[in-house]
Amino acid sequence: MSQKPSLPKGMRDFGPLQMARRNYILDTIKTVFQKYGFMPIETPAMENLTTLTGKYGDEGDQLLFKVLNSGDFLSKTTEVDYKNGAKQMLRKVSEKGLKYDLTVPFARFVVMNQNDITLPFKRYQIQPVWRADRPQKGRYREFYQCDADVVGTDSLICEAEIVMMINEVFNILGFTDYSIKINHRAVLSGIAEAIGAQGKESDLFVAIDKLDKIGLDKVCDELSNRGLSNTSIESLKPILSLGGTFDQKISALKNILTESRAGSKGIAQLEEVVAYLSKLTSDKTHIELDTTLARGLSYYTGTIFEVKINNASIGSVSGGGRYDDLTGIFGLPDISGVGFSFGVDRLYDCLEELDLFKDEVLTFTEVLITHFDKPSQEYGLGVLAQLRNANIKSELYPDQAKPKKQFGYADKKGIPYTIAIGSDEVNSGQLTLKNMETGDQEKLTIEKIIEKIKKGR
RNA sequence: GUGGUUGUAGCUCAGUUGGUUAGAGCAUCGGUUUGUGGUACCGAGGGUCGCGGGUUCGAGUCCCGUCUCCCACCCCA
Repeated sequence: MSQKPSLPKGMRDFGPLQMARRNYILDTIKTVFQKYGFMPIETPAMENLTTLTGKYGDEGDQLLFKVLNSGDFLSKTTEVDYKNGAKQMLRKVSEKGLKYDLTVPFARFVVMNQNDITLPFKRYQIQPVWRADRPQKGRYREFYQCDADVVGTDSLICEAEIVMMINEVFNILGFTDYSIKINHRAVLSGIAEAIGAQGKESDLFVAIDKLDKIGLDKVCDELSNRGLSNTSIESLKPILSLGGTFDQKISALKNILTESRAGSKGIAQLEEVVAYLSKLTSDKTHIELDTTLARGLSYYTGTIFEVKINNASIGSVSGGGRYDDLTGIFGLPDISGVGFSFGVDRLYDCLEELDLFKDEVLTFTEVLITHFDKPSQEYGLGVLAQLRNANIKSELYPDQAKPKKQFGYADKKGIPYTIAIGSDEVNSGQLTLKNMETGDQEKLTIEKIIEKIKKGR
């Protein structure tokens, strides 16, 4: 009665090689987060649906994985509920869901633990999240986010530090051609004001965000379809075509948005972020002002970030921004936060595409003990203990098997050394150490072997 | 959620206008080699041809449905 096993749509297994690589990415991110003073927290896989729904817009609610109530989930429903349709029925049969991102659960955490945390609170969080999206390139139904957020301060130094952390992580990972795009929600509002598109903000933002993908003409077509006037579109064109350096774009925008209070405030904040950045580093090559960047509109209110690897096919690998009232929906108003997230799965895909993984990440066991009979195997256990006491990753072949099999095991597993033990070795205490790469072998005491292996790594 | 595409051994893929028992390479296992792996040679195992239905004397091949993979849109890491 066996059946062919399979995985749910959009879910993946990770083998040892993939795990080694993923851990390498995760470890560099963790190290950097900690270096900047962030502390780890975790929240559960599931949250109450009331916590999750309504935070990401209608699109987001659709992508939530809902969890069926335990037991007889139909017991509290009636035929009337059934006739009222899915939305009505859902509330009766499901009260939990898998988390969709790390930010909303974090907001919930802050509110529930407000008496135990000191503000400003800097936390990082590395956990899987789930979205019932249709899988495609760089998009999975289960994926890891690595968030770092600061809540409880308005300081734009936090924004500058986010840019620093992104640069630091990317440097270690080996990315060189990437852009940290930055924009400000108030600049977007200012643009809407300046071109007379008030009331049409979200139509405007959603369309201009596609500029780099579909080009100016198509963006204008879409704007026109979404009901923006021709005069608005015409006055928008020069804004979308802004070029030059960060400073040049800023001064051009200042002229355009001079009438708009929001716009001026946004520009001033972006300037402040860059001023802080200048004090932290001399390297500002990757930061780029992008007035068309309009992501995460449902809750960002200040600065917006997005990071793209330019020479990889995947798009955005990191994003974030400031939200002035993160915890307001859970009853704790006026707490400002700013944060961002790395998408590990996408970083993985980019590193693979650009061939930036180093080969040596997959050496686990350093020594395998092989043996030729029962007494030598048992003698090997003592040797094994000594190796492990010396902190050498080691294992003993567990079965009594032909040498071919034992050495083949070491070979396939990429184990660099073997220690062969037979009656000669048991009698003399001189063990046969073999270098699996060169094939050289020599007889040494266990003390000498330990010394040699430690020296060689 | 909308549209397109794909599916044959663990992996990469052949498979003729529909015609006996569905093949290859790699991988796995065994042997040549009972104190030595990688290379070589010999051999073996492994398939409900994604799943369900239909057409046909006969379907891996044609038709319908469904699931999955991948891709685009929407949106997003």
